[in-house]
Amino acid sequence: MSTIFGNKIKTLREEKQIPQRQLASVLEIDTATYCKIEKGDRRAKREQVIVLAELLKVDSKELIRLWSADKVYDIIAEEEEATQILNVVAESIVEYKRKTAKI
Amino acid sequence: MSTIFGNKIKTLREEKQIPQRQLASVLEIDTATYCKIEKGDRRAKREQVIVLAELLKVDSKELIRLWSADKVYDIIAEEEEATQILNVVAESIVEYKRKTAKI
DNA sequence: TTATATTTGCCAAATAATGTCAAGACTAAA
DNA sequence: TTTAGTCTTGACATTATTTGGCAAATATAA
Repeated sequence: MSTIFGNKIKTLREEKQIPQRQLASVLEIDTATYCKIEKGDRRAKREQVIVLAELLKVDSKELIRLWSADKVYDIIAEEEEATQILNVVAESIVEYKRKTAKI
Repeated sequence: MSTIFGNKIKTLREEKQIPQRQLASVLEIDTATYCKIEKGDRRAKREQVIVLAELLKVDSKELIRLWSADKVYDIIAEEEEATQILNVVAESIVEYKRKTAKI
């Protein structure tokens, strides 16, 4: 699994010298589970990302962005034309915005 | 669920005037299931996409691209910063390529 | 060593996805 | 309006995937 998010929170945690145990406790999960989240073996839940942003004192939007990026990355990494896929999606978003703007 | 892929195969199928029943039969699924795939209520399996490309006589890469795009779209559509998420992913891909190129 | 922190493997529980059946809706022809 | 064919929907069972915890293993420090 992708580790864009995991690496980020690991770096932030180490900078602040907080043990995994402490974050895990606030999230009410096992340290093993927390460890897996950092390693990319488990996906954090969305609410957990928000809590982590508070604990690590970073913009939750940024963490959500990285957390989402991991999910997307895992889908397209296996595909040959990863970049083109992103283009298709980007176009669809533009298209969607164009349509809803008319309402 | 997103319908980038579903709309595409529906259009192709209608152009060729093939009933759902027929495609469903080749894919060995219920017509109800096939219908849902077109409607975006169910996701086709990867192998099914390949078979569909043959039946509808289009480049399988194109269909896989749209099929993947649906999956990505569903993940980021719920998020505020959808476009920025795509940027993060795109950068990660570039980064990955840069690293592996050195091997 | 001893204590603390992190990591891994394995299993059970929870969650999500897929497919089918049965019934309903729509369309076009008779 | 009936009939036949196609398409669609909802509810449900089945299957697959994801998640979390425990226990044990491995690091890291003191």
